[in-house]
Amino acid sequence: MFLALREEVEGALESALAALEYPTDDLGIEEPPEDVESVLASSVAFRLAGEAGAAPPQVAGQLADEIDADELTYVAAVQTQGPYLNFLPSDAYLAMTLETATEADYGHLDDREESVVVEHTSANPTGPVHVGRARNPIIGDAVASLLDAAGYDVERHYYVNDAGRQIATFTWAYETFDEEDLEDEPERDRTEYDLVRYYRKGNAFLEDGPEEEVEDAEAEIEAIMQGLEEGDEEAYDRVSEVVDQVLGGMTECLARLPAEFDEFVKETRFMRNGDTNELVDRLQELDEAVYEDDAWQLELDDHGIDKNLVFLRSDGTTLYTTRDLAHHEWKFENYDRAVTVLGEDHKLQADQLGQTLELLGNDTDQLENVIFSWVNLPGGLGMSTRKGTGVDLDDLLDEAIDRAREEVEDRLDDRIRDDDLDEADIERIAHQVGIGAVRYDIVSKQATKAITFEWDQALDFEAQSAPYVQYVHARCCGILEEAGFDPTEPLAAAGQEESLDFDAIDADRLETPAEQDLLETIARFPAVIDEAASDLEPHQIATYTREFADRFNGFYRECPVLADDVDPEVRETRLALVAASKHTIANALSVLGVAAPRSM
RNA sequence: GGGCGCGUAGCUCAGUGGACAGAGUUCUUGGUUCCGGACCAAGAUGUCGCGGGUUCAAAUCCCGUCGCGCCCGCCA
Repeated sequence: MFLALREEVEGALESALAALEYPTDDLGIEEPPEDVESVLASSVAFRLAGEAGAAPPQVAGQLADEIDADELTYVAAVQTQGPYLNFLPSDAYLAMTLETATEADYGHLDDREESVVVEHTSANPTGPVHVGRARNPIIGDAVASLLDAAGYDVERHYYVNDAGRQIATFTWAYETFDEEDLEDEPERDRTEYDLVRYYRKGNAFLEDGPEEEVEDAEAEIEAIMQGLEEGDEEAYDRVSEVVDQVLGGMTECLARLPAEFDEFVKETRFMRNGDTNELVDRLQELDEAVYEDDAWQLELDDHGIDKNLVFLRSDGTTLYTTRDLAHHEWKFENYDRAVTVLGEDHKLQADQLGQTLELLGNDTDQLENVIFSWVNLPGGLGMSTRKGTGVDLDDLLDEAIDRAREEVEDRLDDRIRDDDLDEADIERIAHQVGIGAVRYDIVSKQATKAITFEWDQALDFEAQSAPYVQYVHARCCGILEEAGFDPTEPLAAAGQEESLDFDAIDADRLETPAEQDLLETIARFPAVIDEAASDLEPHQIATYTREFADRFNGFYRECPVLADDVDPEVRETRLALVAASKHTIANALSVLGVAAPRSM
């Protein structure tokens, strides 16, 4: 509803400016500070002062007089406060917000009939997912959900590097060493923990092993890569045996978040179908192509990138980026937009990729990157699969769930609500809260900011954390349940024993500032989705959930819903407000990938 | 050395041209006859890294500078 209000205000302001013969190119629309009564404001009078030969407050006055609020649906009045124009919401605005927000999919914008492929994580299938990588699936999944909520047709892809040197090395190591050659037991009973030991062993051997044997090993690795390049089925099968097993384990880990994918796209696919070879031919035709040091390269200096992009090694094999070019052209053929979530260490590669795609004649406007900074351990330590340093995501999630379970059990005795949580409830809540806290901690921060990972901070259940927001959802559910609804079903669903009496619901009855603030905050939700989606910044949703929770708690404190002395029509209207709140917060949490518990 | 990103309260972070720069955390105090106390209320801390500039208006834009991170491989 906020979007409709904004449109109406823009229209009204534009005609007022035109009527007074002022320029209409910049309306100066902004959201007012919290203590101002209006829901939308304009600072346009500042810019007009010179031209009008009058002080900004007077210009604002002229404009306010020119706009007839009676002709507007969502605006009750236009007031000035110094140089600012303030637009106050009408009862109709609040009433319509209340009505639309009681729909279960509130906040989901209209279908844009535009497809987007969101590629995220795409971690090399070499071993367990560690916390350094966890930012990718968490942000990526949220970006995908956000675009979905914003009305795009979204597919989530994991691009599998199954053709690089690392994988050839892994394959060689897996085939060469035996269980008894390995020094350590697997850290966990799952394939990637088992197999990563071969990878680490292989890398250590290549570094410190006897010179002759290392040479033999490197020849074997080279042979695997050549085989893949030639589309040799045997090489593919050998590599797949490692890749599929490790990837299977990693997928199980990611599913715990949960981060799930519509498709795992293997890069060998673009070698086997000939796309990569064809692409190499086209690259060689470019003016920027040079053959230097026995390798084919692209000189991108004239395009602002001073590092050459090597696309064909001297041994005739392709590189990651070469295959990724074919991959992206495939994306462009099949989707309207392509969004890639990647770490800042891939920035240069991404720039080269984009520039080269442009040279190949693609429209790169449809390609966008979400780049996030690395997660470090305290003390500046990095995380590495090859070296085996870092915190495994599985361990983080286990720890989070354990701490959440302790928390639930500690709180069991002094619960006010008498709803007898059983073992299954405790386990459910421990998972929802524990994993939710981890995700929220990561998704609520701007992707470009570096993070130092600290247990206590990530797993703080109070403060600006997932549980704080989840608690609001549980409170909503508690009230609705008390009133006879099944909070797990949409409020309008046929299965509900009770139903909201829409005749008795009237936004006019929401008289207190707390109720109106809450409703105005609910009204902004679709606009927040719209804005966050166009910026590809899911943390804006997290910021909104916190603000929303504050407003709801204010309402909860001031306005009883089910108390005996509440007028029945007020009760019904407040109940609708709670229902709207429940859908708003549930849908916001869903975008973030954080569970919305019905009790906790 | 070059490119990119970041620098806001003791700490973790919002805010990226407009209304007095905001939350949480921490500390103290108070709050449940009443829908859920993982909650709420009250109390305060800032050279927005630093220096210039543009503007009626700068944490926000521009230039310079310092600090931190990432990248600068025929790895991914």
